[in-house]
Amino acid sequence: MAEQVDTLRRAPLSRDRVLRAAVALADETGIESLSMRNLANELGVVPMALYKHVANKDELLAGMIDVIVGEIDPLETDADWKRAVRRRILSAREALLRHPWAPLAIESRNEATPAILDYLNSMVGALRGGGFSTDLAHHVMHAMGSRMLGFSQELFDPTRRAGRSGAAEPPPPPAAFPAEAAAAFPHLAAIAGAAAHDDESVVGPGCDDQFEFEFALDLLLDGIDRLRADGWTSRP
Amino acid sequence: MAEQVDTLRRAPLSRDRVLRAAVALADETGIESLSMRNLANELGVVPMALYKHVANKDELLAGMIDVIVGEIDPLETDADWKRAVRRRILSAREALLRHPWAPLAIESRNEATPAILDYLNSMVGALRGGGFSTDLAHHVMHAMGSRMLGFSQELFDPTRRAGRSGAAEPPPPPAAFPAEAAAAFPHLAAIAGAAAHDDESVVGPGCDDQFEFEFALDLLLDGIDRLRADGWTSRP
DNA sequence: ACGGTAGGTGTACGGCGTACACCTGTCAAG
DNA sequence: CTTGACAGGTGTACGCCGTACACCTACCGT
Repeated sequence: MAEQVDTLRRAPLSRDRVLRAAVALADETGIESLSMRNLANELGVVPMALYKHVANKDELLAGMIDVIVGEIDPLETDADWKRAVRRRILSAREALLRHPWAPLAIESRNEATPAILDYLNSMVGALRGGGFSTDLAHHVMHAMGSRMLGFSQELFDPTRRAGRSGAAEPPPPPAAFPAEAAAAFPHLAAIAGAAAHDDESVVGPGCDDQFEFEFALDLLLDGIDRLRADGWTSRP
Repeated sequence: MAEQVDTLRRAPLSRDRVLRAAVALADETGIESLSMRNLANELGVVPMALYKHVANKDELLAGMIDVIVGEIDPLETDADWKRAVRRRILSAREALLRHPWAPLAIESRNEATPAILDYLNSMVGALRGGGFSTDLAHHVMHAMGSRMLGFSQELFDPTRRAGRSGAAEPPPPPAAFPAEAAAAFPHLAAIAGAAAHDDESVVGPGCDDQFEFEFALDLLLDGIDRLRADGWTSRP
């Protein structure tokens, strides 16, 4: 009878509920500890029940990615191409910052999901509408690369990646440059912060990731705009 | 006795031999099917024997990455910064093209390996030597992002990724744009090839990845050079 | 002669994705 | 009102994974 109550009380599963629960679980505990068993447990269900709603784990991941891509603001059509593209890319970045596991999940798939293709397609459309030739638009898409999807690399600041939104974030407080490494890689140390002016803690304030992202984005957009304005036509 | 012969005949294991075998195996069968068991089997050894030479699988992966990074040509010191950086990045790209699993392996680690830090450190050194301020060098490193390590994104051309250097490469021949997708994503289809002029095979010649990589690289390097020449100092 | 040690072995455990047979509640057709 | 198909949750089981731990063995310096 208790079983009946449990069964009845719990909202019925659905593909959508499975995907949302998976995204939430990955946000909380990191993608590497998202298993079919954990997810099923979270939903109060037996692992195999999930397979009635997703074909396998790979398809689950694809669905999760599409949930995130769905959070990206649609393209504005009234503004000029540069403004519209810039805003949309920053919106994509915001979406991905909410789900730190997403970049890796996207990159480790070998097939783009429909939602991603749709996103990229509309981006090309914005470029074409802004006067870009098919060829130039093509090269621009490659040049923007993953930046188009809102993520740059955080090579220096390898926090995050896992999620763990919970309690203590700074157990390895800045942790990035442990002073022995500073000696071995002086240029990186200099870059990692104001450094050196204080021989106690070598670690500076780290980087302003948002600034770095926009710096690179604008560098690319300005260079791209120059090509377009110069009437770039074919491989020079 | 046969066991003795086997034991004696086989070259003794070493960390180096383990790492090289792992790289070779990943090249051949793809990183996702590289397991401690497979690798041990390849070396004619029992799985646990590997743990006398690498601490665990994560450290194995780190070692494999360092093997690849070690294949990158050293930085030339005589040439001007732009030329030196460009050549080195293209050398990094060549190294990574030989090991298609490497980008994902690098990105999925949460700590950079010493060899990668060394590589990046020397790259910053080249910039500083070329007259870049610490700040500008910092931003430039972020702007170059993963391109610094020689890989761009192959979002449109999701072949590779696995390796399988063996026999038939074109079982899914071009496979990229299956004509139904072309209707849904017309801009991408236009970009993916000459397209449309022939209603039979929608797929064009695909992209020249090397050209795309250098296009983006030079776009960035030129933009960066302009900033440097303009005496870029701080956040504008 | 002998103890230490480096390096290969065997067994075992817990976790993973998922194939497959099964049960159960719902609902439309007869 | 019966029936039977079907959607959806269950239970068991298999083969793979990384790796802890105890062991054995050949070699080496003393």
